[in-house]
Amino acid sequence: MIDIKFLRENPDVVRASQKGRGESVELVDQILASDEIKRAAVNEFELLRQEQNVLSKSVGAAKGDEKNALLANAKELADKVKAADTKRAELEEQTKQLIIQLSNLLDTDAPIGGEEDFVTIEHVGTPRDFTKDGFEPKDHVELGKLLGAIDTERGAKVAGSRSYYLTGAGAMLEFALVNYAIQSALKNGFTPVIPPVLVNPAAMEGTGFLGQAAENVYRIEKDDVYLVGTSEVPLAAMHMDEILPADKLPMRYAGYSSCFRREAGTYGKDTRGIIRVHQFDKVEMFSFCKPEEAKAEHQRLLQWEKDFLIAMDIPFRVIDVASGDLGSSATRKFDIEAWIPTQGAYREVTSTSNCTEFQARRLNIRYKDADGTKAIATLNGTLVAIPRMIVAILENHQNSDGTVNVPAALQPFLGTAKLELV
RNA sequence: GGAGGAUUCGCAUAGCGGCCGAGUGCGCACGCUUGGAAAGCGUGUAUAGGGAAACCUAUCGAGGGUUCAAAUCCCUCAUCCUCCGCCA
Repeated sequence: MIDIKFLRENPDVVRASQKGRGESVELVDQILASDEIKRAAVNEFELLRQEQNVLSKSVGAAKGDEKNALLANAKELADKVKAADTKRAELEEQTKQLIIQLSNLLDTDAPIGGEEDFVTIEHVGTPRDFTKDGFEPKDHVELGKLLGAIDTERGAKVAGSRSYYLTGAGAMLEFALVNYAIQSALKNGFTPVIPPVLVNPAAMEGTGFLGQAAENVYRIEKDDVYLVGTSEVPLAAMHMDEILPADKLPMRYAGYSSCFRREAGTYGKDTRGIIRVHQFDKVEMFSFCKPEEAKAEHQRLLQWEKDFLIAMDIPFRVIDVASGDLGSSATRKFDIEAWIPTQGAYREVTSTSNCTEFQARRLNIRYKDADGTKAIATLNGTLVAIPRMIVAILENHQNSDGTVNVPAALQPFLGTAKLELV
């Protein structure tokens, strides 16, 4: 949620931001208009209420005829107050519904444009030359079968499309990746968290996943709860309606959870393998920090993501995601894309967003220092999303016979330097 | 799933129609006292909106209702605790 005061004072900045995202500019003017009549209604209500409070007090003190006379007045006034209150509530709700549609302000450094207009910031590592190695790389589905690591056929049989089993080496890879991730996160000052994945509407709404993103969310209608698509949701909502002490900031959480995504509208995409699935596990980094620290924290999250890929010895590039492709909460977003040999392309494996105070304002999370209470900033970043990381590891580190070399960093957790055929 | 109890200012509580935005204790902050500290004493100590300020308005789990007036009465919901049942 955008700060309404900021919007009143800087409507042009907000208009420019909406334009950059390819979203409604008129919305800004609708909000300003609605806000103005709302404020008038609030004022009217408050004046009437004040009058009523005074009158009520005098009723209490009065006796006999005097009291009866005052009561007649008070009754009439009570009706007026009620009417004014109803009007005020309606206008407040209307204004809120409009404001909530507004996306976060773009970072002025974010590239403008659509999905294709990202800016590549850097390349790290060099894609392996399989021709030089003398063999044609197998894709992760084939490798997964040879290693007894991934079973998409039975996944489909039991749970439908985009479902899979991780078995044997596949399951062990997940445990190793998670353990390595949590160990790194601990070193970087994160508190490890296993959050609820079934959350209430307030948590989902507050984190901004019931807007445009709603159709990708699983809902359990009978109990009015949602399955989260990322632990960002329970991690952000963890401090909903709280005021955090400034000296505890930044507060960093590393959440490990299953993530559920309907993947509506992606029918043609990535139908093979486990790049795009309905359920996967992920270790997510989440930070609460002072707004003035947010940019630097964003860079730190990005660095930790890069460190992970480097430790996995996987070539990747970092892209600065363009305005039209940002989530509504993000002011700026960096994706890390790993090289996938059989696709001859870089594919997103992690992503980090700076949500500044936008998400915190919706969730009513603030911090307090000597100067008072202020909105806090929130940021999130993927440390490791298991299936995509498994894809990257298998494909990049495969040998001609289908065995796979384990990155040195994972070896202690996996207990082997090589995944063998079954 | 059934029965009962609870939810008030950081914590613990008081309040059960107007004197209550709300008392007390603890905690915390500042000051006095002290050689220093403890104790003691004094002052202050929620959030949001409006206003230059004085101050006004809202909030006593959430929402609705009764009333001139609700922390206080009624209804619905949520959460927590205790007991019973059921299950791992």
